[in-house]
Amino acid sequence: MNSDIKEILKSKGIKATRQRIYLYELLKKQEKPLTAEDIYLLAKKEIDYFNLSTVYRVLDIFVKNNLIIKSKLDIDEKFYFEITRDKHRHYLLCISCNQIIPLSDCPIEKYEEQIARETGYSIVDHNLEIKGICPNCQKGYQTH
Amino acid sequence: MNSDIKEILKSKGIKATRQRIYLYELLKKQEKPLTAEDIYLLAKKEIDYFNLSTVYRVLDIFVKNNLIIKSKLDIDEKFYFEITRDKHRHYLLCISCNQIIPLSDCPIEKYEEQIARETGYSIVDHNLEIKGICPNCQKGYQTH
DNA sequence: AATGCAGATGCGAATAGTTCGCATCTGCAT
DNA sequence: ATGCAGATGCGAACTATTCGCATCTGCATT
Repeated sequence: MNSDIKEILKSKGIKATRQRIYLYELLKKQEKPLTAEDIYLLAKKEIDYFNLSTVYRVLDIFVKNNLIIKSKLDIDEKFYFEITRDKHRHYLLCISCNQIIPLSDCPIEKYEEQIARETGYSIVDHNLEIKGICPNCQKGYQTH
Repeated sequence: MNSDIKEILKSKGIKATRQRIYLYELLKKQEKPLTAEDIYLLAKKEIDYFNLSTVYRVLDIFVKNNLIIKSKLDIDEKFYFEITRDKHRHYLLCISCNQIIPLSDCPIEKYEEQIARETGYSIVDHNLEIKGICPNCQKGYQTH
């Protein structure tokens, strides 16, 4: 499977270095988006040759080659990265503890068609986040 | 109307300084969200005593008092600010020229109820952006 | 297997947006 | 008109991200 990743990288014309292979595997495992720093710290924990600039550069290349998606979440001012999936995902964010949970479907495909018709835009993408307070933090709010 | 704004500020316990009154009026006029720097430059054009730190501080206070909304748009890494309206708004963004146009309705209120039921979250807010290429930029893409 | 080199990495410094510290100034209650 | 809590101006600090440059490495070629 390590060689699968090598093949994926090579097929995109990306040189398969240790760092890139490791980062691609790491991102593939995640269930939610991570920041560059999260990724750096995870990588560093196992392998000590990682450098933060390199993480940023590798992420940038992966984004340009559609291997991963870069986005912002309304909880802070950082960029988040996640592997590109067949079906895109949206997230539910807890504004109290910053928990991030993936939602199972996307309710706005029809809406996009309507907007395209009304505005003449050619729709490329969209971004949806739902913010709330998770059951656990709701308890916290009540008891203090 | 200037005094209306003074009253609004005072009713929230916010001291009605020149800068705050001016910024609140300025934000009230806008049809789309602006960055702190946009706001600073607009203000500076008319009045020369404005300071960027003050703009940030005033915006912060307005946000804390629900007079304005702070958000990020998927076109760059800056924060955007807009006046709080009775009915919230979403935007259609052109990924080529960064045009921002307001959309007239919100398609996901029902979806929120469903998510609340499924996850136990108490939903507080949401964030939706549609990204595309405006009719004008579509032409540009064809001809070059 | 050894070699050469384009491109990748590591490191520190630079940058951009935003926030903070502190001295000075100002709204507004008295 | 006066005093003072809180607001502003200014520059410095901070954080996430990017850049410049010297060194290193994947990999095509021999």
